[in-house]
Amino acid sequence: MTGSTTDTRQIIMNAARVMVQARGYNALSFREIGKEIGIKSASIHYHFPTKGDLGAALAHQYTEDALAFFGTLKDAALEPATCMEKYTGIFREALLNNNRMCLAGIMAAEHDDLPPEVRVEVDRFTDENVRWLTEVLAGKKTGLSDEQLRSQALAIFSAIEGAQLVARGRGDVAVFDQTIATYRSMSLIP
Amino acid sequence: MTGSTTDTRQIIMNAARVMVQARGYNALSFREIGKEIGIKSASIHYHFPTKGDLGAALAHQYTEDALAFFGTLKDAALEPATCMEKYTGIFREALLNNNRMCLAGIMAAEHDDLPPEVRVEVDRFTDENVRWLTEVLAGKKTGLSDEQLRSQALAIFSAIEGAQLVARGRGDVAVFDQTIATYRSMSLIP
DNA sequence: ACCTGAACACCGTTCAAGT
DNA sequence: ACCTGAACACCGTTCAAGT
Repeated sequence: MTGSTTDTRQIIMNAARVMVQARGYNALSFREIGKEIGIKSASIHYHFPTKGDLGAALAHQYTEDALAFFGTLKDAALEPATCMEKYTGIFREALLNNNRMCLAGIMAAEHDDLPPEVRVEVDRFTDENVRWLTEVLAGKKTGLSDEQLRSQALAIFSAIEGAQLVARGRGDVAVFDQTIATYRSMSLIP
Repeated sequence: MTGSTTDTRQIIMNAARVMVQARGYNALSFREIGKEIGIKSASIHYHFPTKGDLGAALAHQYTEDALAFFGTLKDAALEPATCMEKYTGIFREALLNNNRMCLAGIMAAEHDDLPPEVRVEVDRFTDENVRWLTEVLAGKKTGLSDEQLRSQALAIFSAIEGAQLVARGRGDVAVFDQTIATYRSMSLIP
């Protein structure tokens, strides 16, 4: 058990996640969170001693959520193309929801400025995504080697992150849709 | 004339560009620049009234440099595949050079936190890159419509930015090379 | 023309003190 | 167990003052 979904710790994390997805880890402010949820910034340090602890908890929970989503797709036993449509759909949703970015994507951009404990969680998100994409690709029975499948999975993940990053700059989901469609027409994405 | 390459204004910009490419716009600090180049932070405001002015000047010069590079490639009248190799080479160089990122890519991630004058310059970088990539693709005489060429150019730019973002997270240029090779094998990049 | 010190309201962090 | 006020060294910005 990790506690009720409305305990202070989770309320802090919810406010913080929104801030990071909109403006990045560096723009995350304890004082701003405090003002938003009606608590003093010093109190947040009781739940998360440092900003790095909060960032790491955020990235960790984000990956856990992704893994849970991957699990539901696995259980549904969908074909690769349908799986990929649902996958790109999550990145699309983030853009629709106030032009937000993937938490790991925006943090990867700030990589060199991240405390080690945050960096480790961001890397885990990439690993788990690539691992899952590799499994989906393996379901296509193309006779490609594991190494080739992993390369393609990494390329797919990179391409989607890039599409989100650029589309976000334009503030236009249509740009994202157009780019994903192009990836698909080139068979980069099944 | 934009003045000598070693005047104070340019020295500030050089130090600032390195900081942004390594740690993002938010991590850019007037006081840190001051310490590095031996000047008081208040003095920097004489050259760049606000942080937004500095960021916009940085992005503007970055785009101008890119345009100059595009010009030399055009003059060399290379075939598309060779052009693209030189193009991806720039992004590769940034990673080799202290794991840095494309200035526009890292700033795009912080998009919502950027002053309007900076945002405008970051968008211009994307526009000019897509415009140039469209021209290169047009040189292939594939009979695709202008609209289709532009879509592919946007997809190429997005995919390369994403490859750089993810490879940077791993701190491994080999990851970038592998992903670009995959893009090429799928004919996303000529 | 270019630089500076001092002040302002911000920031994360610490810590003794409250309940 | 959880929260707070006050202090610390940071930040961008402003401005009167120096050369």
